Amino acid sequence: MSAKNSDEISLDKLIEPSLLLLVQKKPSHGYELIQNFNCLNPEEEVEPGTIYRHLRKMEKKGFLESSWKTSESGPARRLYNITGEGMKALDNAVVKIEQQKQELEHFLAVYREQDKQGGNLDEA
Amino acid sequence: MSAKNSDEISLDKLIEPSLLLLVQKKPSHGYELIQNFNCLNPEEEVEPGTIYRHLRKMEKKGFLESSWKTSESGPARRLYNITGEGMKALDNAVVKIEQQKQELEHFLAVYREQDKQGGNLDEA
DNA sequence: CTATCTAGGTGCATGTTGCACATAGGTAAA
DNA sequence: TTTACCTATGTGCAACATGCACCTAGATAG
Repeated sequence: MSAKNSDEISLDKLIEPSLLLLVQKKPSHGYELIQNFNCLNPEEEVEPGTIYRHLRKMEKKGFLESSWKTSESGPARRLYNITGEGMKALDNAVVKIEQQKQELEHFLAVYREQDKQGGNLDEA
Repeated sequence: MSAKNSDEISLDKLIEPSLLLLVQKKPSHGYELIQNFNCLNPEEEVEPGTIYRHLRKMEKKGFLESSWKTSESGPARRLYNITGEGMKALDNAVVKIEQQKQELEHFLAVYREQDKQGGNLDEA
């Protein structure tokens, strides 16, 4: 997360936590997760390729398990399930997210404090 | 920000916004900013090399200006000042940070909602 | 037969990071 | 003097992540 574009200060996107959360709610395949992710985080556009790669990565790490399912209509799907390790990872991620939320709040507090003092005089 | 370590779900570190904020407060050189950054964000350890590279990058983008200062003691320092563009960038970053804070809160809300329902039964 | 949607992926160029190392001025101790 | 350490700024390289474009392939609609 971070600044990928040329003149952008990038903050993170909750890709892996969101995927774990969605799969925990309901076992799903990648294509479905892409759509639900874009519904859950409408602000952040994420490439399909990125999602698929994260899913494979999390499977390698043991957070997800997958199996191929053929349905009546359409091509086969790789169905993901969350593992015990994955649930632990999600809980750990939640702790980090709470922590990061506090860091953001701390930053904003410092910013506003500083703004109050040396701040922009246009509003005077 | 993102997952750099092998089994870590990385959220961002407010490197560039923090540097802009610190330089806005007081024109500084890199080494000083590294220490103040680690004081401002004690949770996040950041490599000196990373800080220096962000400073040069932000200078290229026009958010900072630098000039060499020799002092009575020690080697020369590159002193950074924030520009008008840099202040705009900081304000934009603040908007994004507020937005991201809301995304984190939204994620946490969904997580807790889901936990309440299908959640872990250990606590029952 | 062609276009389109679903579904899952890969190749390559680019950008970012961690780690180690290089350079260099100054200071204090052995 | 030589050694060691602190200040101060950076680079080289390997590893990793992403955006963009592209590929495969089943099914379905025209």
